[in-house]
Amino acid sequence: MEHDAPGSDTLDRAFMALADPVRRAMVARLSRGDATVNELAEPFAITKQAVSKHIQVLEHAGLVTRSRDAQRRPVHLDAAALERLTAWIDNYRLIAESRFRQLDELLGAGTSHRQEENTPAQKKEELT
Amino acid sequence: MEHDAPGSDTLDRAFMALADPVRRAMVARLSRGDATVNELAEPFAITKQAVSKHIQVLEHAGLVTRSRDAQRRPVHLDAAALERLTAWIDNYRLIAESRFRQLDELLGAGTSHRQEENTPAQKKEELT
DNA sequence: CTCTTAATCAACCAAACGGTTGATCAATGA
DNA sequence: TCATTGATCAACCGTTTGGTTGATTAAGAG
Repeated sequence: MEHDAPGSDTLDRAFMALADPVRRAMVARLSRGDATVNELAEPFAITKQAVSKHIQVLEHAGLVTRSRDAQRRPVHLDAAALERLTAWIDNYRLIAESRFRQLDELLGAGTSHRQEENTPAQKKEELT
Repeated sequence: MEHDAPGSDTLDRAFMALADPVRRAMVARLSRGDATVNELAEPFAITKQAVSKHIQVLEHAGLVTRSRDAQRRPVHLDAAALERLTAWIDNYRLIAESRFRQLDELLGAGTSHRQEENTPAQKKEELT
């Protein structure tokens, strides 16, 4: 037991993990089935060690898990983790869209209407 | 005109932008309405210049836009950009889930069943 | 015109990231 | 037992990131 305690910056690591095109390609590959480090390394012009690091990043972000099958350690994509990401994004996207709709309706055929207005009263304190 | 040509690594920048907790908090704030740099800076213990940089990152990622209202430059969240992100994630999540369902059904009450198997024949070449 | 306010530009710095090479561990197969 | 294969650990390096301070531009307000 060392780290992995968060409950906090788990989103940080997940978004960070997907920020790299190599890691995204790995996720794309893994969506079609588990794969070993060597299999994942194959499409790229980088060393196996670099691939190993990338997988560790994905694992640390909770996006993939690893099991053991003889001397091979297949990597498995965790779809639920992906869902947590979309949940975060969709949450704020829907807030923004609903507010847009709300205001669009408020001044149905009215004034020239430029973008949004600060919705004055609403909850505070969010921080992720 | 200098860069911003992509059409390519637009996802890179978007995920990268959301990888930072400060930037995510800004997105959360902006989901409730446009805000200026100073307003966005208020909740954080960092300089206004740092905030300005963060906003530039979000802007460069296509997640926010900026207009001009006198000497104030309000930042506006682009919900459509958020949707593009969830679209990417959901795509691969659904692939993974559908494959899982498919295999789960294949061996209805069968063998001990450990995780997935490489679905042998399927499209290749994805990269992002 | 001058002063204040909002925001950016520019140079710099410590820390983290992506990558490399080289050595090591773990499980098989001869 | 020993050599091989799959994968990780460890140290190092160049580039990028997040942050700072200091100077500068842009638009009102006095």
